[in-house]
Amino acid sequence: MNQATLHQLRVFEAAARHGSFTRAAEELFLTQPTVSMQIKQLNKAVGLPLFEQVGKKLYLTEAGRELFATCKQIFDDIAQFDMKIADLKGLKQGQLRLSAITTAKYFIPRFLGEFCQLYPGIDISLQVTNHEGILERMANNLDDLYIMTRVPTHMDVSYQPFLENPLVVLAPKDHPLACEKNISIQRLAGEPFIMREPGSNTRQSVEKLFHKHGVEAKVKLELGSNEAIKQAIVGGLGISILSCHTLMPYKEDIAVLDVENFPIHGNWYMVHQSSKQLSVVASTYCNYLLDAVKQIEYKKRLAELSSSTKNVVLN
Amino acid sequence: MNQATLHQLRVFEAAARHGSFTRAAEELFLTQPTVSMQIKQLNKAVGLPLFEQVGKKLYLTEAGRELFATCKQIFDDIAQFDMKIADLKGLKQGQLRLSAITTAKYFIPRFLGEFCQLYPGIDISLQVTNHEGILERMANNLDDLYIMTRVPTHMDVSYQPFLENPLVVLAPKDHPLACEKNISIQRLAGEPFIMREPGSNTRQSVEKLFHKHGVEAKVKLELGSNEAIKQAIVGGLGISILSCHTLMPYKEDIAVLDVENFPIHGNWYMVHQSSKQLSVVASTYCNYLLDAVKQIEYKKRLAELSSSTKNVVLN
DNA sequence: AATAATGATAGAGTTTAGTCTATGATTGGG
DNA sequence: CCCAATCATAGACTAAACTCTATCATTATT
Repeated sequence: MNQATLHQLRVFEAAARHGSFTRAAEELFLTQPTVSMQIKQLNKAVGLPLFEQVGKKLYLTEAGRELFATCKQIFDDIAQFDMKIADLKGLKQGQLRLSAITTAKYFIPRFLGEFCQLYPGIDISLQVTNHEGILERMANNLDDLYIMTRVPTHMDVSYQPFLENPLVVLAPKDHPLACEKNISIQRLAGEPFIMREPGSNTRQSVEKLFHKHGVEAKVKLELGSNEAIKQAIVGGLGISILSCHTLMPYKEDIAVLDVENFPIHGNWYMVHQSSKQLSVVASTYCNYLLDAVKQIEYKKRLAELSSSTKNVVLN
Repeated sequence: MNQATLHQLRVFEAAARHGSFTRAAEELFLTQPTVSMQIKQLNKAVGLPLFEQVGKKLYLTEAGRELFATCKQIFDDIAQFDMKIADLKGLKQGQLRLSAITTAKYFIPRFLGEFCQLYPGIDISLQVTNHEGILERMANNLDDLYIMTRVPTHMDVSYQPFLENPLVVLAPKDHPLACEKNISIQRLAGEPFIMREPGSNTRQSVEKLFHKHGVEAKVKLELGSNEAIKQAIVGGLGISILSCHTLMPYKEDIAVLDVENFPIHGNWYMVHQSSKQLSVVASTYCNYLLDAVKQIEYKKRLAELSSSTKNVVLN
């Protein structure tokens, strides 16, 4: 039955349900001959009679009963599909695929959790890789949205900064420079540096800044993970420069040095291919993220304000 | 998506499967713009984009994936339906609803069993009721085929005799008439008769014959079941007239009297409403039944022939 | 930069699916 | 027997579904 129409099936279904062409015609706002016609064509398409008429009454033949069942299945499939689409439009369902550069793992989960609660029907996946991995995923269109600190230049992408990403100089608490103020950048040249692999985001930013000031860092140790670097700092193997987001659980052991030209003002960007139109879910997440960050910054300022006020009062 | 066409779904499915409009067009022997068009219309019908194009490559959106799944379901439903129709046409599947008058239960099962084995996919139901019950079922179009001994006259039916139904006079083996030959019908008048309820098929036939010969039967006992009647005969309560098909397990206790004008030559008929076209299954069963009966009669004649030959040899 | 491949768009033509009105044929009920 | 109801059929019209050719835009490859 390859030439049958969904419309014909709908007409047939109504006729079968009512056991009457006239009733079906009324329900569908058609005339009775129209219904007759449609069913005649269906008959031809199926190759077997669908109804049998005994006296005034209509009965479904076996073929008719089968078709009736098939109709119900098909309309059910369609109804379910329509529901899913409605959910997608209404954000009750869907998926959001994110890729983020490694450092993002320190703050992204908090924004994911909240979003999850807001839209419980949305499945979120977060891939964490390095910069190159992100580029590759982007090339293969594997995700909806990419979160990174450096916007790729050789691709046509749309991007938007949403959070500051200050890079700071870190040293062990007992480091001689730890209590100094306004350290000149040149003084860092003598320090043993611990760094991520060449090509890493942070390293590129740092090298750019050092180059600008004619300083060359003495890289004593190269490590593939920010966690390892922090352990190394605590262990006294050297100093390093990292996103201050990575610092949190180490505040007691690691000091932020007050070096001139620091912190380097980086940004976190939401990026996606400009040729690709963001899905409803993805663009909703973008807006949410911008909003959430603003709210957090607002709270932080409030807190600072109140603590300074306290100080005033105390003085 | 109420305005979508099955055709559009087919086009979409091919495009989604190939990930290319051009490939889909080739498969369906269409041009590429046609495919573009169809999918554009589907897009509109769904209300969300189905594909996203990143560079040269096509990807399904979430809505597209849902539609793809729905397509597969629908086409699967249709394929299964087509299979069932093919089976129906090829008698690999279907149902045969029979109603038979009570006496038929002595011989019908044997013809059902054989037919069952021939067409294992056909489900058979056999309703056994009295004549009136059959008429009622017929009026409500509950069955495909009716098996009875008297063709209804007030309905427009098609019918065909397929088996003889001789009515014979039965008496206990030790009955005085049991060994007589060519008993005149008048001599039955004195005998106590056991009969089915008035209106029963057999009784009507018998009364018609008796009336013709001016004989009145003395009905001593009226019983609602043939089995009960036979028990009563064995018990010596009287004689009766029954279809010889009912006799089988009683051959040792019951004698068939050789009365003039007996056996009454009745027939079994296959009946159906002439307004209703027989289903493929039903008409196949009709043919089978005619054929099976012929074969049985042929074998019987063969057997008789060989036994008479034996007698000749023995003499 | 040239080329090949892919999808989009426009415009026009054809088919056919869908619809109606009017009428005929059956059938069941009063 | 007539009337009302139901489905079938015929004929004509309309809308739209479907298709094509020709051309353009974009992109990836060489």
